[in-house]
Amino acid sequence: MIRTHDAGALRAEHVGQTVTLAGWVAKRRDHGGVAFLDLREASGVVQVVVRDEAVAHALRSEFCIKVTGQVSARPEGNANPGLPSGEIEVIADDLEVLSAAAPLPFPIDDTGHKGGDVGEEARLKHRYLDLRRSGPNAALRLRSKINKAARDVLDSHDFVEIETPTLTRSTPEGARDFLVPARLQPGSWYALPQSPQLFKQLLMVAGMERYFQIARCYRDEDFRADRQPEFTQLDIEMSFVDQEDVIELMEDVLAAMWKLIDVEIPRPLPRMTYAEAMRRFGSDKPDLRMGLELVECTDYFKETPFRVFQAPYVGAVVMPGGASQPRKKLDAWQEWAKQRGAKGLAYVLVQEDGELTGPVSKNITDDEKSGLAAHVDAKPGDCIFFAAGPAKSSRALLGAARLEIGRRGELIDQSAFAFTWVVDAPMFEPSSDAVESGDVAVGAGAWTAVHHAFTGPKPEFADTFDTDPGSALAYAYDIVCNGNELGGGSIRIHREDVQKRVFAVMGLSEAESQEKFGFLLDAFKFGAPPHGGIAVGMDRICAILAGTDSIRDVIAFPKSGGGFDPLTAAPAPITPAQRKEAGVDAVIEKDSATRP
RNA sequence: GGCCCCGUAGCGCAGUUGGUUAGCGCGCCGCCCUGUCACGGCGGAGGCCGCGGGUUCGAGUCCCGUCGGGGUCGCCA
Repeated sequence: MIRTHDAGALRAEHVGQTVTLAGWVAKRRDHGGVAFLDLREASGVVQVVVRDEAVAHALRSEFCIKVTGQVSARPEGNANPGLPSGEIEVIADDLEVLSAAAPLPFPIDDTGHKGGDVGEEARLKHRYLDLRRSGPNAALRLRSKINKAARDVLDSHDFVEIETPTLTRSTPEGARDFLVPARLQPGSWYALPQSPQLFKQLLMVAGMERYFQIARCYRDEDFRADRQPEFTQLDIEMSFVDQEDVIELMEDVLAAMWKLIDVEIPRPLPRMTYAEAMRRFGSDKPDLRMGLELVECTDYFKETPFRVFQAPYVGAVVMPGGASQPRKKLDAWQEWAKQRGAKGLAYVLVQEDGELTGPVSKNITDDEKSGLAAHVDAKPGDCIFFAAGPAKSSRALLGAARLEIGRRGELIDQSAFAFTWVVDAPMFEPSSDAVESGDVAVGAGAWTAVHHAFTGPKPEFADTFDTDPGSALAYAYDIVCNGNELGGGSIRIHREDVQKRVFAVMGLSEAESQEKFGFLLDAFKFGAPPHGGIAVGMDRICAILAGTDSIRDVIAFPKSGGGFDPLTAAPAPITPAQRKEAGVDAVIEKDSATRP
């Protein structure tokens, strides 16, 4: 090693020792005759005193330097209590510039308040500099610890870490695949895996019994703040287990992860059914850091003369203090609702004297008015928002309104971690609900899998799921934290006959299912063990633990919108020669063309 | 793909009802400074106001288009 000591680890006990340090010039305070350097490296920061003006004067921010000198106690009154090494300083005898630095595109030293925050575009373009900053640097180090925590727990449970292919056949999980041309078979393409789903099930057939992988997954979908084209899942699969085993294991893993930030998560984690989550929160990933549950009003308005409320579902959510909103704000809510595809957001204002006002109040009966505030638990001064129509979309609107109310009113406890399992999701939903176009639907049937096609039915629906798909519940579980779906899993189908029946419900013909997943169906013919598992999104988990809103902050080299990497400028055009060699433009003969 | 917001110096921002020379902070460069830690002082450089078109006597400012970024809905098992 070039250095003998870690700069950030030096303390009073080292006084008198001669040390050699290596790191970066975080800051230079040159007084002419004596200069102070903050030397920064992985372990922290220490102050270096340079008395040779010629040496100090030439130094600039972020020069990479090597310093040899004696650790000495700072003069009386000059200690810096804000610095762990603030009791001491290193008097430089010898200073060597290992590498000079050009003027920086943005400030790296983030102690103090110089200028504003740096924009993400600039940071990502020079991500290697961004990562020198304490925040981004710490985020990646935390991520490493989170990975280790997961590995340690899984190792203690005798799990086997196994890598699966990234050049593979597309797995039918609904998203668009990234495709890679196969040079040796022009016209044929690999797909990057959306997840290792099929492989991990094959590993169960292979008798591995307990598999995990920190797996990169790829989905070619449009971007969101919380989405990247490539992302990382902690992927787990176990044989001979039921739902309780998987949940218990996952709670072990989560507990170890959260322990890293000194949070003890309550075990066992609470659970609710999918139906309950939708009913109370209008979401399959409820944020339980706040109350404001949705209130069912369908029965309450059963006899209402108000046409809008003569609907299969009427529900409400209360905005505390919302009655004093100016008209303009209430109109803004209408716009907000319209942006989400709703007609609007009906509301009633509960005035301080208890009188109900607002457009809706004129349309409902006196009886309905008199009991309304009590029914929805609204206090004087509150605003009651209503949605009426099909249950699913109305609840979704109210659920979104609930979150928006929470955000605007700062009703969410930012320091809380509110976990819940959401269980008993329906196995199928009508295809029309899920997708309009056939390009991402698995199969062409009237029903599509809510989870994915390999999720088993709960045992009590084993006989009836194909005759009555609408009421069948899946043997599946999602883990939710603070309104984020961290991940989910299920007990899988392990029998060929059951898998075929599921495919049939989804409208996948024998020939199609054989074409797409023949290898899985074949595998199930050879004594496949009952198995199940879970996969959780590591990017989101790391972001939550790092206390950031964006998963980009916990990814070393993230992509920006449109899948563009500002650092390497990928994706980039290829040369005609590469095109030709890759076989991108190979023409396929008609009869050998297969369905996607 | 729809809608909303943002593009002004290396970074973060301001810029009036359209008005002549486009500012501020930090950074950068030079000089000075022997106890600072958001060091300080003096001086200086740095801008085709994202790009293209239009309106106007005159556009950073208004209009249209386009590119880039961010958000959101669709989409994302």
